[in-house]
Amino acid sequence: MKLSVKTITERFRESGRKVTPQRVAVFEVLCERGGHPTVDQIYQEVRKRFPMISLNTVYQIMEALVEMKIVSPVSHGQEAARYETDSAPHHHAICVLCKRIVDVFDPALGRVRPPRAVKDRFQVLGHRVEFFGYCADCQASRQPAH
Amino acid sequence: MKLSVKTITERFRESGRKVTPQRVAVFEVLCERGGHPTVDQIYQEVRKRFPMISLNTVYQIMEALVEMKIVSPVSHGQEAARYETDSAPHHHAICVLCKRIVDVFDPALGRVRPPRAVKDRFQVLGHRVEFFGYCADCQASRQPAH
DNA sequence: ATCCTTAGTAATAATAATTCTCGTTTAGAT
DNA sequence: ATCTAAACGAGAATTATTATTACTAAGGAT
Repeated sequence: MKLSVKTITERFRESGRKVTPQRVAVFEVLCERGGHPTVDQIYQEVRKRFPMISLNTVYQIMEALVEMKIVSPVSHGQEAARYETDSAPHHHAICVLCKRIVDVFDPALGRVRPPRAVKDRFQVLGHRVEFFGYCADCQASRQPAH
Repeated sequence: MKLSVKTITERFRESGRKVTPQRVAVFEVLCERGGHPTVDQIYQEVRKRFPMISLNTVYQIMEALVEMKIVSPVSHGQEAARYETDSAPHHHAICVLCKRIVDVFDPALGRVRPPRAVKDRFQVLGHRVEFFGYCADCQASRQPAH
């Protein structure tokens, strides 16, 4: 279920936030480019339309979008934070070389349950399964692709 | 299987690395304290024995220990990197408030298998299951504990 | 349509984690 | 004991992120 620009303006209003062209532009970039971009990648793209926008503003917009549950942070290791637009629940496969993240949709992974010991000590909100290895491109070369 | 100081000196030599008192001290701290410390926590502890050691050196030693597969980085989100001494394969439960990491040993989680789509596109090295939620301490307060 | 409050923006500065540079020291081989 | 590459330490540099603040603009009330 992809959010349209029309929907996003409503979502901003519903959450008591103002609808600014910068926010719409960031949202459009997220939809158009898809994937799991870093803040800086989003910034570079938005800058083509808003040359004056500051990196800080992009950070703030991303924070708002996370609060509104329109995007989710998906960061790994000490890499820069990445974001993905929320959709169906899914998991990730991560290339340890080029850091590419591929979405994994598999109902079986959603059925993973925490063991008793965890349920006793944690109020579990959810879980995430991450597969790691070499993506097709990096397999060939054993060097980070692109 | 806990590595002794005797064993670690051998491991350093085997890998063609010098055995320095700083390296042994870092290793000792990791064993004694256990858990999932950040680089700075390790640094603060080692400093009690080596007041002159630099943070940079701790970073370098951690890098060497990772290469030697004696410790593993376990970082989440944009938090500082954390390390754990390698032992049996296990997974994690992470408190979203205080960032505490609890080891989860459950053979069932090791049997999680990647779906066909992933196997086709990735050379899968392994996987990790992370449960996230509120730990017992934070549940009570809804504030990060300690 | 205008005023007013509040929130958003952008520039700047600050902070935190990590990496780099380079001169000095030291472990381990000869 | 000497030599040399590796490791160390100090501090600077980088990178990602957050905080501060003055200015501007949006949206509701009038």
